[in-house]
Amino acid sequence: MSWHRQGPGGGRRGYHHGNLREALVEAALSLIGAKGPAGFTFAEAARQAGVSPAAPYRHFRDRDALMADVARRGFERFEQQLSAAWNEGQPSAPDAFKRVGKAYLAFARGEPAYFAAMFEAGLSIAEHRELQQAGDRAFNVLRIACEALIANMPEAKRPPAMMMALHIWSLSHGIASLFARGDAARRALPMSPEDLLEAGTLVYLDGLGIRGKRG
Amino acid sequence: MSWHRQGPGGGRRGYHHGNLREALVEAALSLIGAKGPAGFTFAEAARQAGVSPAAPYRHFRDRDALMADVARRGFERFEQQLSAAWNEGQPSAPDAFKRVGKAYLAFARGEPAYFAAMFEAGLSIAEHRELQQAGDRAFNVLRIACEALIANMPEAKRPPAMMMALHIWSLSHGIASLFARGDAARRALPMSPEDLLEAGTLVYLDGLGIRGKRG
DNA sequence: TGTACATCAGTGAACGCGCGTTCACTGATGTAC
DNA sequence: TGTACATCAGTGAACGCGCGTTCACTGATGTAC
Repeated sequence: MSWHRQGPGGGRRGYHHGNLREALVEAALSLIGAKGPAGFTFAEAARQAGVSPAAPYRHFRDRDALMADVARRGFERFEQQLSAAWNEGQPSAPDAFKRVGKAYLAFARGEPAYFAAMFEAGLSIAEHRELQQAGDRAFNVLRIACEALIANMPEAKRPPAMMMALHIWSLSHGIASLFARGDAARRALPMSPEDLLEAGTLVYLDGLGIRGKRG
Repeated sequence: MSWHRQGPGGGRRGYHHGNLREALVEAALSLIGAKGPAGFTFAEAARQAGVSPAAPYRHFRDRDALMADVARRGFERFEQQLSAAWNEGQPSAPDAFKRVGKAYLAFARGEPAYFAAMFEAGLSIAEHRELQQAGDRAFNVLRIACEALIANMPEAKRPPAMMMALHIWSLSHGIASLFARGDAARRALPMSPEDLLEAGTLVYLDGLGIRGKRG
Protein backbone atom coordinates (compact mmCIF):
# COMPACT_ATOMS: atom_id res chain seq x y z
CA MET A 1 0.00 0.00 0.00
CA SER A 2 1.23 3.44 -0.83
CA TRP A 3 -0.22 4.81 2.34
CA HIS A 4 2.74 6.89 3.34
CA ARG A 5 4.07 9.94 1.66
CA GLN A 6 7.00 9.37 -0.60
CA GLY A 7 10.37 10.44 0.71
CA PRO A 8 12.15 9.80 3.99
CA GLY A 9 10.37 9.49 7.24
CA GLY A 10 7.42 7.44 6.05
CA GLY A 11 5.18 9.33 8.42
CA ARG A 12 1.44 8.96 8.66
CA ARG A 13 -0.35 10.52 5.72
CA GLY A 14 -2.33 13.65 6.30
CA TYR A 15 -5.17 15.09 4.36
CA HIS A 16 -3.73 14.10 1.01
CA HIS A 17 -3.15 10.53 0.10
CA GLY A 18 -0.14 11.25 -2.03
CA ASN A 19 -0.50 8.37 -4.43
CA LEU A 20 -4.19 7.70 -4.74
CA ARG A 21 -4.24 6.92 -8.43
CA GLU A 22 -1.84 4.04 -8.00
CA ALA A 23 -3.57 2.88 -4.85
CA LEU A 24 -6.89 2.73 -6.69
CA VAL A 25 -5.38 0.64 -9.45
CA GLU A 26 -3.94 -1.73 -6.87
CA ALA A 27 -7.28 -1.94 -5.10
CA ALA A 28 -9.07 -2.62 -8.38
CA LEU A 29 -6.62 -5.41 -9.12
CA SER A 30 -7.10 -7.04 -5.78
CA LEU A 31 -10.89 -6.82 -6.07
CA ILE A 32 -10.96 -8.16 -9.62
CA GLY A 33 -8.64 -10.93 -8.54
CA ALA A 34 -10.84 -11.83 -5.62
CA LYS A 35 -14.30 -11.49 -7.12
CA GLY A 36 -13.95 -11.14 -10.86
CA PRO A 37 -14.50 -8.06 -13.01
CA ALA A 38 -18.17 -7.92 -12.02
CA GLY A 39 -17.30 -7.84 -8.34
CA PHE A 40 -15.22 -4.73 -8.56
CA THR A 41 -16.89 -1.48 -7.52
CA PHE A 42 -15.69 2.07 -7.41
CA ALA A 43 -16.87 2.50 -3.84
CA GLU A 44 -15.02 -0.50 -2.51
CA ALA A 45 -11.85 0.47 -4.33
CA ALA A 46 -12.04 3.82 -2.54
CA ARG A 47 -12.61 2.09 0.78
CA GLN A 48 -9.68 -0.22 0.23
CA ALA A 49 -7.49 2.75 -0.58
CA GLY A 50 -8.68 4.40 2.61
CA VAL A 51 -10.33 7.45 1.08
CA SER A 52 -13.86 8.75 0.87
CA PRO A 53 -16.09 7.49 -1.94
CA ALA A 54 -15.86 10.82 -3.71
CA ALA A 55 -12.07 10.88 -3.91
CA PRO A 56 -11.64 8.54 -6.90
CA TYR A 57 -13.50 11.02 -9.08
CA ARG A 58 -10.46 13.28 -8.90
CA HIS A 59 -8.54 10.63 -10.84
CA PHE A 60 -10.99 8.64 -12.96
CA ARG A 61 -14.12 9.73 -14.74
CA ASP A 62 -15.99 6.63 -13.59
CA ARG A 63 -15.73 2.97 -12.82
CA ASP A 64 -15.19 2.01 -16.46
CA ALA A 65 -12.33 4.45 -16.82
CA LEU A 66 -10.53 2.81 -13.92
CA MET A 67 -11.22 -0.64 -15.34
CA ALA A 68 -9.88 0.44 -18.73
CA ASP A 69 -6.76 1.86 -17.11
CA VAL A 70 -6.17 -1.44 -15.36
CA ALA A 71 -6.60 -3.26 -18.65
CA ARG A 72 -4.20 -0.90 -20.42
CA ARG A 73 -1.57 -1.43 -17.76
CA GLY A 74 -2.19 -5.14 -18.11
CA PHE A 75 -1.48 -5.06 -21.82
CA GLU A 76 1.71 -3.10 -21.21
CA ARG A 77 2.86 -5.55 -18.59
CA PHE A 78 1.90 -8.38 -20.92
CA GLU A 79 3.95 -6.86 -23.72
CA GLN A 80 6.93 -6.50 -21.41
CA GLN A 81 6.77 -10.08 -20.28
CA LEU A 82 6.37 -11.46 -23.78
CA SER A 83 9.16 -9.22 -24.95
CA ALA A 84 11.46 -10.32 -22.16
CA ALA A 85 10.68 -13.95 -22.96
CA TRP A 86 11.46 -13.42 -26.62
CA ASN A 87 14.71 -11.68 -25.72
CA GLU A 88 15.35 -10.85 -29.34
CA GLY A 89 15.35 -14.47 -30.32
CA GLN A 90 18.37 -15.46 -28.26
CA PRO A 91 19.93 -17.95 -28.12
CA SER A 92 17.85 -19.40 -30.95
CA ALA A 93 14.55 -18.43 -32.46
CA PRO A 94 12.82 -21.75 -31.69
CA ASP A 95 13.94 -21.72 -28.07
CA ALA A 96 12.87 -18.13 -27.64
CA PHE A 97 9.57 -18.88 -29.32
CA LYS A 98 8.90 -21.62 -26.82
CA ARG A 99 9.59 -19.18 -24.00
CA VAL A 100 7.07 -16.73 -25.41
CA GLY A 101 4.36 -19.37 -25.29
CA LYS A 102 5.18 -20.19 -21.71
CA ALA A 103 5.14 -16.50 -20.86
CA TYR A 104 1.63 -16.20 -22.28
CA LEU A 105 0.36 -18.93 -20.01
CA ALA A 106 2.35 -17.68 -17.06
CA PHE A 107 0.69 -14.32 -17.42
CA ALA A 108 -2.81 -15.79 -17.45
CA ARG A 109 -2.02 -17.85 -14.40
CA GLY A 110 0.10 -15.37 -12.52
CA GLU A 111 -1.92 -12.24 -13.18
CA PRO A 112 -5.52 -13.39 -13.29
CA ALA A 113 -6.79 -9.95 -12.37
CA TYR A 114 -4.98 -8.26 -15.25
CA PHE A 115 -6.00 -11.05 -17.57
CA ALA A 116 -9.66 -10.69 -16.61
CA ALA A 117 -9.57 -6.91 -16.99
CA MET A 118 -7.96 -7.24 -20.41
CA PHE A 119 -10.10 -9.95 -21.89
CA GLU A 120 -13.19 -10.50 -19.79
CA ALA A 121 -14.31 -7.17 -18.43
CA GLY A 122 -16.56 -6.57 -21.40
CA LEU A 123 -14.78 -3.34 -22.28
CA SER A 124 -15.66 -2.18 -25.73
CA ILE A 125 -12.69 -2.10 -28.06
CA ALA A 126 -14.22 0.72 -30.06
CA GLU A 127 -14.74 2.93 -27.02
CA HIS A 128 -11.23 2.47 -25.70
CA ARG A 129 -8.83 2.98 -28.52
CA GLU A 130 -5.87 3.09 -26.17
CA LEU A 131 -6.73 -0.46 -25.18
CA GLN A 132 -6.68 -1.64 -28.74
CA GLN A 133 -3.33 0.02 -29.29
CA ALA A 134 -1.82 -1.50 -26.16
CA GLY A 135 -3.17 -4.88 -27.23
CA ASP A 136 -1.70 -4.45 -30.68
CA ARG A 137 1.71 -3.70 -29.22
CA ALA A 138 1.62 -6.92 -27.22
CA PHE A 139 0.51 -8.85 -30.28
CA ASN A 140 3.33 -7.29 -32.21
CA VAL A 141 5.88 -9.13 -30.07
CA LEU A 142 4.38 -12.35 -31.31
CA ARG A 143 4.45 -11.20 -34.89
CA ILE A 144 8.10 -10.25 -34.69
CA ALA A 145 8.87 -13.65 -33.23
CA CYS A 146 7.02 -15.33 -36.07
CA GLU A 147 8.90 -13.27 -38.63
CA ALA A 148 12.20 -14.30 -37.11
CA LEU A 149 11.18 -17.94 -37.11
CA ILE A 150 10.45 -18.00 -40.82
CA ALA A 151 13.16 -15.60 -41.93
CA ASN A 152 15.41 -18.35 -43.24
CA MET A 153 12.77 -20.19 -45.21
CA PRO A 154 12.85 -20.05 -49.00
CA GLU A 155 10.52 -17.26 -49.98
CA ALA A 156 8.16 -19.47 -51.92
CA LYS A 157 7.41 -21.63 -48.90
CA ARG A 158 7.29 -18.82 -46.37
CA PRO A 159 3.88 -18.37 -44.76
CA PRO A 160 2.46 -14.93 -43.99
CA ALA A 161 3.82 -13.95 -40.60
CA MET A 162 0.63 -12.15 -39.70
CA MET A 163 -1.52 -15.21 -40.16
CA MET A 164 0.98 -17.33 -38.32
CA ALA A 165 1.01 -14.94 -35.40
CA LEU A 166 -2.77 -14.90 -35.29
CA HIS A 167 -2.82 -18.68 -35.13
CA ILE A 168 -0.29 -18.85 -32.34
CA TRP A 169 -2.05 -16.09 -30.46
CA SER A 170 -5.42 -17.81 -30.78
CA LEU A 171 -4.06 -21.17 -29.70
CA SER A 172 -2.28 -19.63 -26.72
CA HIS A 173 -5.29 -17.58 -25.79
CA GLY A 174 -7.64 -20.53 -26.05
CA ILE A 175 -5.45 -22.67 -23.83
CA ALA A 176 -4.94 -19.83 -21.38
CA SER A 177 -8.65 -19.02 -21.19
CA LEU A 178 -9.80 -22.58 -20.82
CA PHE A 179 -7.04 -24.28 -18.87
CA ALA A 180 -4.48 -21.90 -17.47
CA ARG A 181 -6.53 -19.17 -15.90
CA GLY A 182 -5.90 -18.37 -12.30
CA ASP A 183 -9.46 -18.58 -11.03
CA ALA A 184 -12.35 -20.94 -10.40
CA ALA A 185 -13.40 -21.10 -14.05
CA ARG A 186 -10.28 -23.06 -14.96
CA ARG A 187 -10.98 -26.47 -16.48
CA ALA A 188 -9.15 -29.65 -15.61
CA LEU A 189 -6.69 -31.01 -18.14
CA PRO A 190 -4.89 -34.37 -18.42
CA MET A 191 -1.58 -32.57 -18.91
CA SER A 192 -0.04 -29.20 -18.15
CA PRO A 193 -1.24 -26.25 -20.24
CA GLU A 194 2.40 -25.59 -21.04
CA ASP A 195 2.86 -29.05 -22.50
CA LEU A 196 -0.36 -28.76 -24.44
CA LEU A 197 0.70 -25.46 -25.95
CA GLU A 198 4.19 -26.62 -26.73
CA ALA A 199 2.94 -29.77 -28.43
CA GLY A 200 0.35 -27.82 -30.41
CA THR A 201 2.89 -25.25 -31.49
CA LEU A 202 5.33 -27.94 -32.62
CA VAL A 203 2.68 -29.66 -34.70
CA TYR A 204 1.65 -26.33 -36.19
CA LEU A 205 5.19 -25.30 -37.05
CA ASP A 206 5.73 -28.72 -38.50
CA GLY A 207 2.70 -28.15 -40.69
CA LEU A 208 4.29 -24.95 -41.93
CA GLY A 209 7.43 -26.87 -42.81
CA ILE A 210 9.49 -25.46 -39.97
CA ARG A 211 11.76 -27.76 -37.95
CA GLY A 212 10.61 -30.77 -39.97
CA LYS A 213 9.97 -32.91 -36.90
CA ARG A 214 8.61 -35.66 -39.09
CA GLY A 215 10.70 -37.03 -42.00
CA MET B 1 -42.68 -14.69 -25.03
CA SER B 2 -44.54 -17.52 -23.39
CA TRP B 3 -47.02 -15.13 -21.97
CA HIS B 4 -50.12 -17.10 -22.78
CA ARG B 5 -51.18 -20.39 -21.34
CA GLN B 6 -50.44 -23.37 -23.47
CA GLY B 7 -53.33 -24.92 -25.31
CA PRO B 8 -55.94 -23.52 -27.65
CA GLY B 9 -57.38 -20.11 -27.21
CA GLY B 10 -54.16 -18.35 -26.22
CA GLY B 11 -56.14 -16.28 -23.73
CA ARG B 12 -54.64 -13.78 -21.34
CA ARG B 13 -52.79 -15.35 -18.47
CA GLY B 14 -54.27 -15.14 -15.04
CA TYR B 15 -52.66 -15.44 -11.69
CA HIS B 16 -50.25 -18.14 -12.81
CA HIS B 17 -47.73 -17.48 -15.50
CA GLY B 18 -47.80 -21.01 -16.81
CA ASN B 19 -44.25 -21.12 -18.12
CA LEU B 20 -42.25 -18.89 -15.88
CA ARG B 21 -39.13 -20.99 -15.75
CA GLU B 22 -38.67 -20.80 -19.49
CA ALA B 23 -39.61 -17.13 -19.56
CA LEU B 24 -36.92 -16.38 -16.98
CA VAL B 25 -34.31 -18.19 -19.02
CA GLU B 26 -35.32 -16.22 -22.08
CA ALA B 27 -35.20 -12.98 -20.12
CA ALA B 28 -31.76 -13.86 -18.77
CA LEU B 29 -30.54 -14.53 -22.29
CA SER B 30 -31.81 -11.25 -23.60
CA LEU B 31 -30.28 -9.33 -20.69
CA ILE B 32 -26.93 -11.08 -20.96
CA GLY B 33 -26.98 -10.46 -24.68
CA ALA B 34 -27.71 -6.79 -24.21
CA LYS B 35 -25.51 -5.96 -21.24
CA GLY B 36 -23.16 -8.84 -20.63
CA PRO B 37 -23.20 -11.36 -17.79
CA ALA B 38 -22.59 -8.60 -15.25
CA GLY B 39 -25.60 -6.65 -16.41
CA PHE B 40 -28.06 -9.40 -15.76
CA THR B 41 -30.04 -9.20 -12.53
CA PHE B 42 -32.64 -11.43 -11.00
CA ALA B 43 -35.00 -8.53 -10.46
CA GLU B 44 -34.92 -7.37 -14.04
CA ALA B 45 -35.41 -10.88 -15.35
CA ALA B 46 -38.56 -11.06 -13.25
CA ARG B 47 -39.71 -7.70 -14.55
CA GLN B 48 -39.09 -8.75 -18.12
CA ALA B 49 -41.07 -11.91 -17.55
CA GLY B 50 -43.86 -9.81 -16.11
CA VAL B 51 -43.92 -11.23 -12.61
CA SER B 52 -43.16 -9.91 -9.16
CA PRO B 53 -39.56 -9.95 -7.95
CA ALA B 54 -40.33 -12.80 -5.56
CA ALA B 55 -41.67 -15.15 -8.20
CA PRO B 56 -38.32 -16.37 -9.60
CA TYR B 57 -37.49 -17.88 -6.23
CA ARG B 58 -40.09 -20.55 -6.91
CA HIS B 59 -37.89 -21.78 -9.75
CA PHE B 60 -34.28 -20.90 -9.00
CA ARG B 61 -32.42 -20.78 -5.72
CA ASP B 62 -30.74 -17.51 -6.66
CA ARG B 63 -29.27 -15.49 -9.47
CA ASP B 64 -26.30 -17.82 -9.89
CA ALA B 65 -28.57 -20.84 -10.23
CA LEU B 66 -30.37 -19.18 -13.12
CA MET B 67 -27.09 -18.18 -14.72
CA ALA B 68 -25.81 -21.73 -14.38
CA ASP B 69 -28.99 -23.09 -15.93
CA VAL B 70 -28.56 -20.77 -18.89
CA ALA B 71 -24.96 -21.93 -19.26
CA ARG B 72 -25.98 -25.58 -19.07
CA ARG B 73 -28.60 -25.09 -21.77
CA GLY B 74 -25.95 -23.29 -23.78
CA PHE B 75 -23.61 -26.26 -23.62
CA GLU B 76 -26.41 -28.58 -24.66
CA ARG B 77 -27.31 -26.38 -27.59
CA PHE B 78 -23.63 -26.13 -28.43
CA GLU B 79 -23.29 -29.90 -28.39
CA GLN B 80 -26.30 -30.24 -30.67
CA GLN B 81 -24.95 -27.77 -33.18
CA LEU B 82 -21.49 -29.29 -33.23
CA SER B 83 -23.04 -32.71 -33.53
CA ALA B 84 -25.28 -31.66 -36.39
CA ALA B 85 -22.29 -30.12 -38.14
CA TRP B 86 -20.28 -33.29 -37.74
CA ASN B 87 -23.18 -35.36 -39.03
CA GLU B 88 -21.33 -38.58 -38.32
CA GLY B 89 -18.51 -37.61 -40.61
CA GLN B 90 -20.58 -37.52 -43.80
CA PRO B 91 -19.82 -37.20 -46.63
CA SER B 92 -16.15 -37.28 -45.66
CA ALA B 93 -14.38 -36.81 -42.36
CA PRO B 94 -12.32 -33.80 -43.51
CA ASP B 95 -15.35 -32.01 -44.89
CA ALA B 96 -17.35 -32.71 -41.77
CA PHE B 97 -14.43 -31.60 -39.62
CA LYS B 98 -14.39 -28.27 -41.42
CA ARG B 99 -18.07 -27.85 -40.73
CA VAL B 100 -17.54 -28.44 -37.02
CA GLY B 101 -15.03 -25.59 -36.89
CA LYS B 102 -17.44 -23.28 -38.63
CA ALA B 103 -20.19 -24.34 -36.25
CA TYR B 104 -17.99 -23.39 -33.30
CA LEU B 105 -17.53 -19.88 -34.62
CA ALA B 106 -21.14 -19.61 -35.71
CA PHE B 107 -22.21 -20.39 -32.17
CA ALA B 108 -19.98 -17.71 -30.66
CA ARG B 109 -21.28 -15.17 -33.12
CA GLY B 110 -24.88 -16.24 -33.29
CA GLU B 111 -25.46 -16.94 -29.61
CA PRO B 112 -23.33 -14.38 -27.80
CA ALA B 113 -25.52 -14.58 -24.71
CA TYR B 114 -25.12 -18.34 -24.37
CA PHE B 115 -21.44 -18.06 -25.15
CA ALA B 116 -20.94 -15.45 -22.45
CA ALA B 117 -22.89 -17.45 -19.88
CA MET B 118 -20.88 -20.56 -20.68
CA PHE B 119 -17.42 -19.10 -20.75
CA GLU B 120 -17.41 -15.63 -19.25
CA ALA B 121 -19.90 -15.55 -16.42
CA GLY B 122 -17.26 -16.50 -13.91
CA LEU B 123 -19.18 -19.59 -12.85
CA SER B 124 -17.05 -21.94 -10.85
CA ILE B 125 -16.58 -25.29 -12.52
CA ALA B 126 -16.18 -27.00 -9.19
CA GLU B 127 -19.45 -25.64 -7.83
CA HIS B 128 -21.47 -26.59 -10.89
CA ARG B 129 -20.67 -30.14 -11.79
CA GLU B 130 -23.56 -30.30 -14.21
CA LEU B 131 -21.86 -27.54 -16.17
CA GLN B 132 -18.65 -29.46 -16.42
CA GLN B 133 -20.51 -32.52 -17.60
CA ALA B 134 -22.44 -30.60 -20.23
CA GLY B 135 -19.19 -29.02 -21.38
CA ASP B 136 -17.53 -32.40 -21.56
CA ARG B 137 -20.32 -33.74 -23.74
CA ALA B 138 -19.84 -30.89 -26.19
CA PHE B 139 -16.10 -31.45 -26.19
CA ASN B 140 -16.71 -35.10 -26.84
CA VAL B 141 -18.16 -34.30 -30.26
CA LEU B 142 -14.81 -32.82 -31.16
CA ARG B 143 -12.95 -35.80 -29.83
CA ILE B 144 -15.05 -38.22 -31.83
CA ALA B 145 -14.42 -36.15 -34.95
CA CYS B 146 -10.68 -36.25 -34.29
CA GLU B 147 -10.77 -40.00 -33.82
CA ALA B 148 -12.53 -40.43 -37.12
CA LEU B 149 -10.01 -38.21 -38.86
CA ILE B 150 -7.03 -40.26 -37.76
CA ALA B 151 -8.68 -43.67 -37.88
CA ASN B 152 -7.01 -44.63 -41.14
CA MET B 153 -3.51 -43.62 -40.17
CA PRO B 154 -0.91 -46.31 -39.50
CA GLU B 155 -0.94 -46.86 -35.78
CA ALA B 156 2.63 -45.79 -35.25
CA LYS B 157 2.02 -42.33 -36.67
CA ARG B 158 -1.40 -41.83 -35.12
CA PRO B 159 -1.49 -38.95 -32.65
CA PRO B 160 -3.48 -39.14 -29.42
CA ALA B 161 -7.03 -38.07 -30.31
CA MET B 162 -7.49 -36.43 -26.93
CA MET B 163 -4.56 -34.10 -27.41
CA MET B 164 -5.60 -33.36 -30.94
CA ALA B 165 -9.12 -32.48 -29.83
CA LEU B 166 -7.74 -30.21 -27.11
CA HIS B 167 -5.63 -28.38 -29.66
CA ILE B 168 -8.51 -27.89 -32.04
CA TRP B 169 -10.79 -26.83 -29.22
CA SER B 170 -8.26 -24.32 -27.94
CA LEU B 171 -7.59 -22.86 -31.37
CA SER B 172 -11.31 -22.57 -32.10
CA HIS B 173 -12.02 -21.12 -28.70
CA GLY B 174 -9.22 -18.60 -28.97
CA ILE B 175 -10.40 -17.41 -32.37
CA ALA B 176 -14.01 -17.32 -31.22
CA SER B 177 -13.20 -15.39 -28.04
CA LEU B 178 -10.93 -12.87 -29.68
CA PHE B 179 -12.39 -12.39 -33.13
CA ALA B 180 -15.75 -14.02 -33.59
CA ARG B 181 -17.69 -12.98 -30.53
CA GLY B 182 -20.97 -11.26 -31.06
CA ASP B 183 -20.41 -8.24 -28.85
CA ALA B 184 -18.38 -5.06 -28.50
CA ALA B 185 -15.27 -6.84 -27.24
CA ARG B 186 -14.65 -8.39 -30.66
CA ARG B 187 -11.32 -7.49 -32.21
CA ALA B 188 -10.78 -6.54 -35.80
CA LEU B 189 -9.14 -9.07 -38.07
CA PRO B 190 -7.69 -8.79 -41.59
CA MET B 191 -9.66 -11.88 -42.66
CA SER B 192 -12.74 -13.76 -41.59
CA PRO B 193 -12.49 -15.82 -38.40
CA GLU B 194 -13.70 -18.77 -40.43
CA ASP B 195 -10.82 -18.48 -42.87
CA LEU B 196 -8.36 -18.03 -40.02
CA LEU B 197 -9.61 -21.17 -38.30
CA GLU B 198 -9.71 -23.21 -41.47
CA ALA B 199 -6.18 -22.22 -42.42
CA GLY B 200 -4.91 -22.93 -38.92
CA THR B 201 -6.60 -26.30 -38.81
CA LEU B 202 -5.18 -27.27 -42.19
CA VAL B 203 -1.67 -26.36 -41.11
CA TYR B 204 -2.12 -28.26 -37.87
CA LEU B 205 -3.46 -31.38 -39.56
CA ASP B 206 -0.65 -31.16 -42.03
CA GLY B 207 1.76 -31.11 -39.11
CA LEU B 208 0.18 -34.32 -37.88
CA GLY B 209 0.70 -35.87 -41.28
CA ILE B 210 -2.95 -35.78 -42.27
CA ARG B 211 -3.97 -34.73 -45.78
CA GLY B 212 -0.29 -34.09 -46.70
CA LYS B 213 -1.03 -30.68 -48.23
CA ARG B 214 2.66 -30.09 -48.72
CA GLY B 215 4.79 -32.58 -50.69
C1' DT C 1 12.69 34.60 4.51
C1' DG C 2 7.98 35.51 4.87
C1' DT C 3 3.41 36.16 3.19
C1' DA C 4 -0.61 36.08 0.12
C1' DC C 5 -2.94 33.53 -2.85
C1' DA C 6 -4.23 30.00 -6.39
C1' DT C 7 -4.67 25.39 -7.02
C1' DC C 8 -5.01 20.79 -5.92
C1' DA C 9 -6.77 16.64 -3.74
C1' DG C 10 -9.10 15.41 -0.33
C1' DT C 11 -13.80 15.21 3.06
C1' DG C 12 -18.33 13.81 4.54
C1' DA C 13 -23.00 14.12 4.14
C1' DA C 14 -26.55 13.40 1.26
C1' DC C 15 -29.44 11.75 -2.75
C1' DG C 16 -32.04 8.47 -5.35
C1' DC C 17 -31.77 3.96 -7.04
C1' DG C 18 -32.14 -0.87 -7.83
C1' DC C 19 -30.91 -5.07 -5.96
C1' DG C 20 -31.56 -9.52 -3.42
C1' DT C 21 -34.33 -11.55 -0.31
C1' DT C 22 -38.13 -12.47 3.15
C1' DC C 23 -42.77 -12.79 4.55
C1' DA C 24 -47.55 -13.74 5.18
C1' DC C 25 -50.79 -14.00 1.90
C1' DT C 26 -53.95 -15.74 -1.94
C1' DG C 27 -55.74 -17.15 -6.40
C1' DA C 28 -55.64 -21.20 -9.39
C1' DT C 29 -55.18 -25.97 -10.20
C1' DG C 30 -55.54 -30.79 -9.56
C1' DT C 31 -57.36 -34.72 -7.24
C1' DA C 32 -59.82 -37.92 -3.95
C1' DC C 33 -64.08 -39.33 -2.98
C1' DT D 1 -70.90 -34.73 -11.66
C1' DG D 2 -70.00 -32.06 -7.73
C1' DT D 3 -67.46 -30.78 -3.65
C1' DA D 4 -63.70 -30.40 -0.22
C1' DC D 5 -59.21 -29.92 0.28
C1' DA D 6 -54.06 -30.00 -0.50
C1' DT D 7 -50.73 -28.12 -3.17
C1' DC D 8 -48.68 -25.10 -6.20
C1' DA D 9 -47.16 -20.73 -8.13
C1' DG D 10 -47.99 -16.51 -7.87
C1' DT D 11 -48.51 -11.40 -5.15
C1' DG D 12 -47.03 -7.12 -3.13
C1' DA D 13 -45.12 -4.80 0.50
C1' DA D 14 -41.23 -4.35 3.05
C1' DC D 15 -36.29 -4.66 4.64
C1' DG D 16 -31.51 -3.43 4.73
C1' DC D 17 -27.79 -2.70 1.75
C1' DG D 18 -24.28 -0.85 -1.14
C1' DC D 19 -23.69 1.60 -5.18
C1' DG D 20 -22.67 5.70 -8.12
C1' DT D 21 -22.65 10.34 -8.01
C1' DT D 22 -23.11 15.28 -6.50
C1' DC D 23 -22.15 19.09 -3.62
C1' DA D 24 -20.23 22.73 -0.93
C1' DC D 25 -16.48 22.49 1.76
C1' DT D 26 -11.50 22.53 3.50
C1' DG D 27 -6.78 21.20 4.55
C1' DA D 28 -2.33 20.94 2.21
C1' DT D 29 0.84 22.31 -1.24
C1' DG D 30 3.29 25.13 -4.36
C1' DT D 31 4.57 29.54 -6.10
C1' DA D 32 5.01 34.62 -7.06
C1' DC D 33 6.74 38.41 -5.13
